[in-house]
Amino acid sequence: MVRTSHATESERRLVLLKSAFREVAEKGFSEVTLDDIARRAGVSKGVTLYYFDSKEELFRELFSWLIDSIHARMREAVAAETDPIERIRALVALIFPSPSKNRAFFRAFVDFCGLAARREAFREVNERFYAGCRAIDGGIVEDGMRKGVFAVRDPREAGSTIRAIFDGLMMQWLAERDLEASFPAYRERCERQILTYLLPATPGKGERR
Amino acid sequence: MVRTSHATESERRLVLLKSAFREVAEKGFSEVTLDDIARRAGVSKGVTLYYFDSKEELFRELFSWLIDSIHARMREAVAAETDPIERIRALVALIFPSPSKNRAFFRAFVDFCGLAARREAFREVNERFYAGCRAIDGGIVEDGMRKGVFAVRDPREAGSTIRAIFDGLMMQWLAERDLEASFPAYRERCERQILTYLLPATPGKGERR
DNA sequence: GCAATCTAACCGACCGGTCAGTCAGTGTCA
DNA sequence: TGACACTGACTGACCGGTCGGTTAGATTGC
Repeated sequence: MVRTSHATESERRLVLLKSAFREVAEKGFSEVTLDDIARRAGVSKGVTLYYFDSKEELFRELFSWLIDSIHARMREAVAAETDPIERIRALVALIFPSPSKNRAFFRAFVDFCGLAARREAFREVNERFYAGCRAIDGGIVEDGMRKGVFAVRDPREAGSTIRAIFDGLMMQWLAERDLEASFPAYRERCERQILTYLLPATPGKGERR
Repeated sequence: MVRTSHATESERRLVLLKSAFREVAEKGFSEVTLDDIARRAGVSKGVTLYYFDSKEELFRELFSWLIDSIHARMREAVAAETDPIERIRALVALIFPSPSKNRAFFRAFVDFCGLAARREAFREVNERFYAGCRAIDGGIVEDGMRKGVFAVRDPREAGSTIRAIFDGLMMQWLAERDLEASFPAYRERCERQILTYLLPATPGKGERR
């Protein structure tokens, strides 16, 4: 291992978290070893446990960090638009950026949900994730309703439905044979499905086909 | 280990699969050991690998079996009703039977999705799962459209949206602090969210609140 | 009717490998 | 020089899969 000068604590932690993210996206929590993470980060295994108390703590911080950053980017994307429909479009574009990024993120996310379903520490982080999403999604819908663009009853429930469509479509996409090829179709469907749900009935809706 | 009389192959396999299901629901694929499964089934570890080539094969068969049985029960529930709205209600009742059953099933399902996102053999089973769901969900919507009850554009896309709402709400539910207490609300929300989406705009829809 | 023989279901000790976490020691910098 | 960053060999626990041995129950021969 090539010895370099000492890094600051926050630098090292970030490098290790990024490395852990790549690894978990590829292999999944229980198939990732501390050696894998350290090797990808260009340090020795000991460093990993010097900065994090345990593998579990490292991953809890990883998911926590991931969630904060996705929340921040969602808020940013939403704030950049004023038109409710464009806000939804921006959100879809953010959540479906590219096949490779989505594969990495969704794999890690599904893994995280599995952990969250069984270990209290992870469940708490997951609860925070959905609480943040509720605020953001619900906010878009509420604003859209105020502007008379969206036609739904309850903005909070509509927010939950939107989030469910995001997550549910992701799971359907992950089951596809060719992720790369089917990606654009899923991204479009996601946008269309959400807007169909939010927008008032247009001429033609209510009729066959 | 208490020696009992020999069982038939299909009996033993079923006992082992059921045992594996309980274990995976509690612990997750990579935390379950062959010993755990054998112990719960009341046999020795050797038996498990006598009937299944490997741990992976056992779980592939488990998920395959689980999926066939959920498909069968979905078709059954749908066939028992003729009214499209009642069919949706029956599906929701089937998918949200009780907190404990849901917890077990969803935990196993999330685990399975994690596996499916990384291992081809599991991905294929997952693809079969969603293909079956598409047929069932799409069929309900198509029938509802024919009967003039549902007002959506594309029955296949609507089927995908319904499935996404099921899966997406399940993930939101799994993040709740108190699964037991929040269960009825989720079940109701699920039914309401799907019917709101499928039914034509009613008086009041399109207006605030 | 029953002993001898056979078959395969079943057992569980064991092996080879893996991995989280430890720690004694080394390098770096102020 | 002391404090801190870092290394990587090591430990002990664990686990998937193997395999030699055991036994229930079926089959055969008389």
